[in-house]
Amino acid sequence: MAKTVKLLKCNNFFIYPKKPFNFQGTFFKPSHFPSKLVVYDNGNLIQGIRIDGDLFGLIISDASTKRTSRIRIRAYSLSGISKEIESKIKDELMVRYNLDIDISDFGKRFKSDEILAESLKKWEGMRPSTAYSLYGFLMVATVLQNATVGRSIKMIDSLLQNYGVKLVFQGKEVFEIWDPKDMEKITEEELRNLRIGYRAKIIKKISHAFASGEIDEKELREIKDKEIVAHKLRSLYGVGPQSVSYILFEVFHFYDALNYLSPWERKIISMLLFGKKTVSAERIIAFAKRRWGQWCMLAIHYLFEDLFWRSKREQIAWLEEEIRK
DNA sequence: CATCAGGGCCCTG
DNA sequence: CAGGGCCCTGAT
Repeated sequence: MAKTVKLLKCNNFFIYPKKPFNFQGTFFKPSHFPSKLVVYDNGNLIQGIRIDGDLFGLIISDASTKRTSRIRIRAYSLSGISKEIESKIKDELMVRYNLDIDISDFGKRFKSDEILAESLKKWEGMRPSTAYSLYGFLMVATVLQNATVGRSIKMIDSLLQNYGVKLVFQGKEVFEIWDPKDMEKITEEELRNLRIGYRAKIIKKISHAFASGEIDEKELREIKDKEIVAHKLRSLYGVGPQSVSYILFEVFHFYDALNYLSPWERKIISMLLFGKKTVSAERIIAFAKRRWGQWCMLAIHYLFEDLFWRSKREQIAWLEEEIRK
């Protein structure tokens, strides 16, 4: 079963994101499917991270003051961390959570937009973000395919139990995804025994692409052309338009990554924009592009996440229908 | 009990 | 470009 690593040494430091900044909205996305890779506990975001092959446990919390946006990082390790590692962790979080980007233009531009104004007021400073590495995100996207949420959770959990690392620190427990190289010696047969079906082949192939260096997250992040990134991602076996659209937005933070809407999201957004579930994806996309231009997906994201936040407090019957368990 | 679609994607024709 | 097949599950 999963290797367990206890991380006893703690280092404290801060990250300063650009303003406007919204901690909750950026670090916790209620619409996302839950996995043991991330724990949201009492305002703290708990996750693991792998830097140069070493594992760290992170407790991330809001430490903003009236004047300053600030994030506290408590980094747990085996034997303490150097300044160099500290700065690598900072850089990686800056990138994953999109913290060094100024998104004030979006807020200024649409604060009076009838559709957006309310969610903008609540969530201004929220960014598209991911707790995962690109590889981790792809693994999650793979188990999401053609399965109910319940089954997806079972699949990722059993993968983590077998190949992940359990990080234990500060009384918390969270998993970090395996290294792509670890998959090289696992057979497809063995993966299939975890009841992940045809996805075994996908995991093998994507892992190999990362292990061999054929695909590299850092390189992709340098590319500013969305279509080139999309094309490169699509060249991976088992990665189609749905996975790419999530990744372009959440991992690479292209605010206009809106070319594809899955059926369940289409219904929800249709309801949000037009008050009925029946509007086609093409019409929704055209509408959003015309209204919000280069921020079209970001705008949808604000509406979508705001809705899911509301649904945590109050029953929204029509939404419950669309969220498959 | 059987059937079916699911928070996709590949492959074929 | 449409449509069948893929693994397995839980819902019907």
